[in-house]
Amino acid sequence: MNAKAKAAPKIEPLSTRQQIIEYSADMLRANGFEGFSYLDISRHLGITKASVHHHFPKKVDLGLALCDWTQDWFEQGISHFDAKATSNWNKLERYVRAAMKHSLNEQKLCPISAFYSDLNKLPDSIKERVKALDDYELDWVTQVMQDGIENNEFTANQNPRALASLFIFSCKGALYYARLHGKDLFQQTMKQFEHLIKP
Amino acid sequence: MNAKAKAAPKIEPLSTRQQIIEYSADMLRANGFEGFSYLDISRHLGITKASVHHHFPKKVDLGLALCDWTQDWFEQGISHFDAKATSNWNKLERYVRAAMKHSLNEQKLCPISAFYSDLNKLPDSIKERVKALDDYELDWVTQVMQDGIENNEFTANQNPRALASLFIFSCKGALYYARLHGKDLFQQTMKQFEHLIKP
DNA sequence: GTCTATAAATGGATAGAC
DNA sequence: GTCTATCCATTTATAGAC
Repeated sequence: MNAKAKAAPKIEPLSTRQQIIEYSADMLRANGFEGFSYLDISRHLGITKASVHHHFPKKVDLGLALCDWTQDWFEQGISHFDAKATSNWNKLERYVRAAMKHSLNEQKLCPISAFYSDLNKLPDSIKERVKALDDYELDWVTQVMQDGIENNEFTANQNPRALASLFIFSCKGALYYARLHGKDLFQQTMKQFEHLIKP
Repeated sequence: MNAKAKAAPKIEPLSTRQQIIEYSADMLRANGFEGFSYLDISRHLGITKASVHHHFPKKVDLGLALCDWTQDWFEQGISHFDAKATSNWNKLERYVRAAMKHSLNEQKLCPISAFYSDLNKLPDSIKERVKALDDYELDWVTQVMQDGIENNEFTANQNPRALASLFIFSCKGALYYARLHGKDLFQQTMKQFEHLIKP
């Protein structure tokens, strides 16, 4: 019995547009936005570059679609954590577990961090979206920290927002390092964070 | 009276080779290793691409020179912190202040993090050097944490290495974010870290 | 929606003259 | 050490046929 089998989903083949987005998201998380090209995409899908341009005339169009994709991905994750978690700490645990599953094991970054690889070369329209995605994430973690402090789950007298940024930076930094130094550092760092904020 | 005026240094003009390295280091810290080209360098120095290739035949040669440059930069910083610091916490403070001066104010990354922007595209010879640079930094911070714990400067029962990675990730993550979100987040995050590890 | 063809710029690299 | 000239692959992008 699989919990995901609820709605007996029809498996429809992905549209070309969707396939482009999925593959681009993979490449983005591995190499950054400047780290893959229309040629890469065309080869992967077995179509020509011109066909890729039909779906996304300029690369910035593809970039903005990737921002939308990232936002969906995030919102889904977060609403799932909120619905299922048994405590505020458990929300963070689920966040960390998702990072491990989707990024650590695949040696990739989270899609937001991935945009940071080429930050200075991104068009302003994408930079703005990245900033908004950051804020969305930071707001959510801040709320978890604040609730956790009020609940006495976490040690008192902390700044929830600074605690949230500390948590996010540690988590993402550890994903960066894991690509060269392996997974252990990620897990030890997260464990250390837990040890520091739990009374 | 300037403390740096000790040896009355002759100001010799930098060799072309050295100018290439300095400019490349700047570009590396702004855009990553794939984010600048021999054309950029040649334009900046007013010479041709071919001349740049004379000094560094392949880009990997330039990359390895940048690793050497980074190592010197690091060793100098760290030996300075060790010599001048008045406590283990003060060593970390000096490290953070150096990060602010050299990176935060210039909207750039530290040179090690900068290599991470293109990590998957780097030649193996450079990846190895980056890993060694990471380890050098992590070892130093770990030692500071361990000494600080033994001195009761920091709270007891912590894992010095995990504490060190938490500190480094927070610091570098905050530099990443500062490029989009401004300096405040950096300073609040560092302050929060201090609050967490001091008894 | 997909293709062929093509454009103009860039990126890394080399040969050989001065 | 620097230059001119050149090479070839890649990158983003467009025009127009099917």
